[in-house]
Amino acid sequence: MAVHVLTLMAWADDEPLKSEQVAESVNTNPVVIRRMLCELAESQLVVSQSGSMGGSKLARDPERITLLDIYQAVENRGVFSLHRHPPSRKCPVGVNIGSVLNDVLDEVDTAVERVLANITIKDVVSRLRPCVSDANGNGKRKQVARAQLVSVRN
Amino acid sequence: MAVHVLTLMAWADDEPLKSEQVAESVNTNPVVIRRMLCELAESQLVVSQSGSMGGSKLARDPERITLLDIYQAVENRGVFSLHRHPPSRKCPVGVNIGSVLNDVLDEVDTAVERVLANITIKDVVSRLRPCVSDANGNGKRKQVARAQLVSVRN
DNA sequence: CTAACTGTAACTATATTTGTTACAGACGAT
DNA sequence: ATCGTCTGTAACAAATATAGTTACAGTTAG
Repeated sequence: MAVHVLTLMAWADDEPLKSEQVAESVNTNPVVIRRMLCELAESQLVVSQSGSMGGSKLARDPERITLLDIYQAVENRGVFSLHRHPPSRKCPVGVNIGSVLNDVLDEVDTAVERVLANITIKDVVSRLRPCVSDANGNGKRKQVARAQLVSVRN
Repeated sequence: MAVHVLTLMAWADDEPLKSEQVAESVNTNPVVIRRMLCELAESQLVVSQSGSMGGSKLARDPERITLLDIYQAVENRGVFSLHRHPPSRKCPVGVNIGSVLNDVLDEVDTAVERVLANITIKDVVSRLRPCVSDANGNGKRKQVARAQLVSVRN
């Protein structure tokens, strides 16, 4: 969702967008968007203005905002996590598995971050453009495996 | 948890473990373990036996079981996912952001899988051993950033 | 046959995320 | 100045996903 939001702003060039406009594209509630915008603003990815004629826009050029920036702004946990309750302290494996797994988790997080750091909002916009210029919206882009559930909404 | 479970079995060498023993080390309910063992058995990572003197053990050598095998056995979704509800079809960004993001998600998943594919249960066991031989359990391993919440349990 | 296991269904509990309503405060326009 | 239109944020409800629990049928060694 956050990537979607920042992509909209890059698309809008430098015109501030209202949370309601963004919410309509994302298909959710404006407050959800505003909450997210607050986090993005704290990380200096967007700037928002209150009042009439207000709205939010990117704080800097789309090519200077990476998906890693966004990820770190809105996500505060790594991709995996440990046991809900810590394992038994009586078991030799249980006591120490945590620190071993944390090392693994760090490796995974680093790999994810390396990927995200190499994709900017500008990249997303340009990957988007071919689809958009495709008149009937039924282009040659490969069918994705990760099926998106069709809801009754929209 | 799944890695913990398979590590216990590698540790136990070839002796079958009961779900209750495993549950004690993991600090959870035996049924949670049995549920997970079913998934691991479907992926042929463990073999279980019913009846008295039953239990579960690894289906093959620890060095032939990677964390990717385990991940695929128990986790059926990638590390990130798209919007809960699909975006607006009226918005040029909303219509097409999904396929662009799916490409990104595939890149991320691939990176994660590459990391997991290179770590075996045998590796985990050997990374574990230095900690275990450390008498008072307070060794030189670096303090992990990812704090594990201390619960009242155990 | 019995005791000790697994497999599994059905349910409850807990945690996290998302959506909603409500409202105070900021700000431009008039 | 004050009015209409925004954001920021609190408080809460709904939805989702995961974990934990109870119960029991089916399997197997002795």
